[in-house]
Amino acid sequence: MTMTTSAAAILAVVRRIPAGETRGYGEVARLAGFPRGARLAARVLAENDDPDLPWHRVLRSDGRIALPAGSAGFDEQVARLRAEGVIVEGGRVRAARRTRAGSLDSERLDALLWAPPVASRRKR
DNA sequence: TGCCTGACAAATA
DNA sequence: GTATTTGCCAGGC
Repeated sequence: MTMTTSAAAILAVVRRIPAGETRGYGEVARLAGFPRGARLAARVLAENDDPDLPWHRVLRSDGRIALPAGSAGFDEQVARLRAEGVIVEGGRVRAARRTRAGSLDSERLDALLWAPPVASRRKR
């Protein structure tokens, strides 16, 4: 199989997500070194084969479950999140400290912890 | 080699 | 609040 370095970087970032917290695909990708690799992160998680990987902590930027409601993956993700204390309501995640784009506090903390190559915010 | 697709993000209407 | 469009990366055909 093709284990690319980008995939490894993304997996490493996902593994670093603290229990009880959630992150967005875009954020994970950015921390892995891919400012525009949100879809790449999604692909990596879809192809992942590690049971220890906290893939359920990765959500969309809206804070919603990326998988289709009713799917096995969706149900499993919701169950895991709830097991960690995350409140899930109708496919939406209500994390106590959901890192949203805009709150630089947690983002700065991550930068200090992982020292990502993000020096400036994206301009888009 | 080139186009399409995908567990996406962000802006716009 | 939802629907649409554009951009990014990697894999499949």
